[in-house]
Amino acid sequence: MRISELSRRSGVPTATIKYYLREGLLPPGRAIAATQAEYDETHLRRLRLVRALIGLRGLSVSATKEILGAAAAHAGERHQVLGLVVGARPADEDAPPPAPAPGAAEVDALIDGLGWEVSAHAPARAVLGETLETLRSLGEEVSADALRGYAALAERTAALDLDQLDPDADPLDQAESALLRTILFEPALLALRRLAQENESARRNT
Amino acid sequence: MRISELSRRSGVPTATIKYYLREGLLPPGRAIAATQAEYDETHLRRLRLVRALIGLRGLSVSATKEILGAAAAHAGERHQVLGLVVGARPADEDAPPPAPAPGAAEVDALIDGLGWEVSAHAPARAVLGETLETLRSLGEEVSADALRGYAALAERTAALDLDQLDPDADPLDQAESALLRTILFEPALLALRRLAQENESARRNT
DNA sequence: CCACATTGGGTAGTGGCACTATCTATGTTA
DNA sequence: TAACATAGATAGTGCCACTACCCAATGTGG
Repeated sequence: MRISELSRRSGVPTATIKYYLREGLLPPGRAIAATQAEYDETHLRRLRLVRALIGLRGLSVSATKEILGAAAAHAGERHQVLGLVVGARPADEDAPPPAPAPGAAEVDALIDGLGWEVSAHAPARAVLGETLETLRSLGEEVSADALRGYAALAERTAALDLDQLDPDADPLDQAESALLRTILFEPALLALRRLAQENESARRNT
Repeated sequence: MRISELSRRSGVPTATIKYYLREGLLPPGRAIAATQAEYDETHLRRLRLVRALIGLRGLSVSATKEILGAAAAHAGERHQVLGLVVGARPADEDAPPPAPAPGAAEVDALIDGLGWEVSAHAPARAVLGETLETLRSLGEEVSADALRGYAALAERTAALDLDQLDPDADPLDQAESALLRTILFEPALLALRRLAQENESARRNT
């Protein structure tokens, strides 16, 4: 199909599709001639995926590009992919000094205590540490106990996530599926929590 | 204290503080004279809070304003506050036609099935519906079973959230605390999930 | 009491981002 | 062959979160 059909079927203006092509979010079509290129269903799917990540999940164009790149590059090592997607850094094997991240000690203690096996440079560690520090600075201490409670629930959430992957799919599809279900599902998880909070609050206050 | 001290203690440039004042994110200081105003600790705290919502959680200035406004307005009805903070709409009592939201039926069925008591116009409903629809359109079906699983975990997360509120605090403080722990803690919850996924994935793929 | 830095308040400018519009030299199609 | 579509490139737009500057009015050290 040509670009206009891609646009019509996806609802994305051709100017925007060209922009995504320039930014490398979408692989170029098969060039037929100097002013003609052919796109297929994979382009359409990719375009819908990009739109979902940007529009629904609210990622920036550059973050979207990094994530899609990471998914393709690490298709063989699925559990690596999942760790990458927050900060989406290739995790420079030889990182600079561990960087004196705030709250890192607390996070390390939690992860150690749980016996979790996660890479030392997972961006999620820093996110967690910063959040806890910030909450503390605002007078909202999250106790180690509560934190362990949240971690236990996260563990079960993760198990549910992985249960839904098709073990027979090929590694690349599986990586993309994991990525979608991890990142795109995040707003849904937060929404469920909000709904559950409202319900629980109503229940407790009769 | 004057604006320069507020700036020094918070690390936020005075120009930015003035901008927040203009935008209504920060209440004006007590006017001493035509060119002098006095700020206190509550301003400092509010400023730190605003920075956390914008910088850490990634909210826009306008969303931050709406949320802080909602918290103050509904201090008396805590469980209402929690429902508002996603879309942060005052939920026009008489909304327009329910709006034919995509995936609404599925969400309604889920909530009914769980026996949850949540308002019909909670923005989280729409978020959940759209996410499920989008995932489906990308070939990633989330089964009703899996959804119930996630909901059950969200229920326990919400219980943990509410357990941490101080029932002796005054309603306004309690509302702000709930808001902080709901919104600011979101990145931490997602980070925990990422970490748990990495761990679980490593565990399963020995 | 006065030179001078500071302040509140306002307006205008900046840089980044995600598009969007336009142009040109080709191609395709009726 | 004339109307229309396309690739590729460049420039422009609108929004947002600041940021810089200006002014008149203070406050303040000498």
